[in-house]
Amino acid sequence: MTADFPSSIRSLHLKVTPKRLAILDILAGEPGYVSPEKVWQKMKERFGKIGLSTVYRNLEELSEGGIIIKIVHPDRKLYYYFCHNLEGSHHHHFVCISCRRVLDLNFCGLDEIEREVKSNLKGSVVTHLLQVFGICERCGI
Amino acid sequence: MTADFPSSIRSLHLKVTPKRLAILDILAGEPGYVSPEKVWQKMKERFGKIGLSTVYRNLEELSEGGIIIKIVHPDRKLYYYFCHNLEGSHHHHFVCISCRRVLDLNFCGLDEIEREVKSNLKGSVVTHLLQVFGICERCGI
DNA sequence: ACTCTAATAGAAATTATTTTCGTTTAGCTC
DNA sequence: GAGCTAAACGAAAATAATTTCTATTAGAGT
Repeated sequence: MTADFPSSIRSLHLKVTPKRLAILDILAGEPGYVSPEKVWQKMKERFGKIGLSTVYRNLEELSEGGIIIKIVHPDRKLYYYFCHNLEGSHHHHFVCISCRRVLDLNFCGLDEIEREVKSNLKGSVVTHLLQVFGICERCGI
Repeated sequence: MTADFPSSIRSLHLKVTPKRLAILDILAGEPGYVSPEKVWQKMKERFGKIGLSTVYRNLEELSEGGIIIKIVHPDRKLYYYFCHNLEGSHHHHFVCISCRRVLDLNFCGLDEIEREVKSNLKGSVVTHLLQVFGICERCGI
């Protein structure tokens, strides 16, 4: 169950490029969520020069495909996170706004919300956004 | 229970300015969520000239205070919505991405998530973001 | 290994939002 | 209702993210 980046990338019908591999490698090596800006810095260390839009585009594509997690911080900036137990089922995350660690949540109330949308509103859910921000055990008082 | 904008604004310890009143009036007159840009257009109709930053600032302040709802669309753009039954308890919204209507959801899984964060992770929740996007009954097939 | 083509990368422009800072104003006090 | 002061406003600059369009490259087929 060690991560096989090329296969992951291919499973999204994306080409396996050195930059995609590097982005995954960088994210997987980080303990918490990272800003696109920081990913860009690290990519520049590896490639000397790389377009910022490439970083943004790839982060977006990879998170779209579910290989990495996209976090919309309360400050509205974007962050990305490589979730190591992603093989598991749908789950959400608790994000520590102090140390940037990301912890898994088992509970997902969305099942019930989806049911309510169907029965009460007669609508259908296309997508949802659930993020919980707080202070983790280590950072707490 | 008809909306009393001046009181609402004062309850947030904000000054009751013509622009704030107008922003609330505009939002309350819309059936769905509106973009800051559109609010700005309507404000310009009323005031002739008004700074875009004033619109953004006020929308943010009012949503911060809970008088209006801030919606972060999946496209990451911001929208705002005046929820007419805001006196009620904490609740979330189903947002139709087709017609922009906003419908109330009764269920809030956050209680349980908060419990899980406390017991399993020993952390505390500071804020959360839950938004459900989909297609409402009218817009559905 | 070589060719081909659709997918990807990068530069630059654009859009959306936020911040800064000097000017104006709401609303309290007299 | 005149004066005062903290809050609000507006213009312009800064920041974050996205789009566009041309150049480059991964990887399938040979």
